[in-house]
Amino acid sequence: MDDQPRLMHSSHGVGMAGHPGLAQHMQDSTGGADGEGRKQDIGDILQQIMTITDQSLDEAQARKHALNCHRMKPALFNVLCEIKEKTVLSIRGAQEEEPPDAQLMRLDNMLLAEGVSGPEKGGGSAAAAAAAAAAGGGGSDNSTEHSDYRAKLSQIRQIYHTELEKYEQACNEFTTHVMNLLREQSRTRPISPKEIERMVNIIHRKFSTIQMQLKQSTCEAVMILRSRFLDARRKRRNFNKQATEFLNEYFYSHLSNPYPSEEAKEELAKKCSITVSQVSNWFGNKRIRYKKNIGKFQEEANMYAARTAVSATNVSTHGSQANSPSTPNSAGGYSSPCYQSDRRIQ
DNA sequence: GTTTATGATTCGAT
DNA sequence: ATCGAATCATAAAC
Repeated sequence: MDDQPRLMHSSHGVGMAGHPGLAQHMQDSTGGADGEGRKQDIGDILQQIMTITDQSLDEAQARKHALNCHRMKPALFNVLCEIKEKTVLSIRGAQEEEPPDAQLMRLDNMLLAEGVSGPEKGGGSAAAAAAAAAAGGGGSDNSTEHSDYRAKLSQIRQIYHTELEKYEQACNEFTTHVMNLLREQSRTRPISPKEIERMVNIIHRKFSTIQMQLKQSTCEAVMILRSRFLDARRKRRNFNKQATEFLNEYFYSHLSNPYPSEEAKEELAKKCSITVSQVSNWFGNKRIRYKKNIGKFQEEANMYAARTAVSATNVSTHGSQANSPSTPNSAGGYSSPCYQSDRRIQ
């Protein structure tokens, strides 16, 4: 049980480690019975502590300078840095070098694809180009919608770039400020260049999360704009009369098998100034609607059958078969193209 | 304003 | 991937 006093003593020693002088005083004075002298010592020490705050800035600066010029300073600094490196920072070091954020990459890719973050006006937006292609040559009317889209996109683009620049500038300013501060402090505190670099990284990461928010909201804005534009594209425009005639011509002259091949679709698309998928849509709609109500299309069918017959006759008089359909439904006849259930459309 | 026509989209089947 | 079918959404006709 004689361990107890020693333990207590040692614990006191630790507790006073920061003020060895004070501990010394207290220990010394426990031996003597002079309470007055002890009071006096404590008073002195308190006085000293209080006067520290009264030191002028110049005095502190001078002390700092003196400390800096001390011959042991570099060695001491290195040792402190090493200790610091080995303790706190090594723990944090393990979490660094995280892989590039997947979401950030996606946002970047999208912004690039939409022409928001890419080169200025150059090739224009890929989306706009695609949309223009999809809208087809059928309508010269959609040019206003298109320019509207482009105007809105460039507006978004402008806001994005100004904001991005602002953040970048703020980031740089802040980084410089912190670096200067740390460099200054590294004269009196163990701050290694590596640590400053680390701090800069942390700042950059913080700012990049802000930038990511900007990118996120920009992406949202583009998506909204795009969905609106897509909706606008959904606004149906009838094909022009000639295009419809070309399509009907093919349909009724291939009534037994109204399924144009890919090549035929391409040719029709070219002739009608529409896309291949529009041709496919048209045939899909036509087949189902014809099938649903053959009676309604009878007149139309007769008309195109007659026309085909006439053109076939014309062609035959010229001794050429170039324009002849591969599977003429009513070759040479005026008979109404009766639809039969054993044909492809059922 | 209602109805019809028509191009586009979606969904399940093949 | 392409088709039929149902459906949507809008243009055009009434």
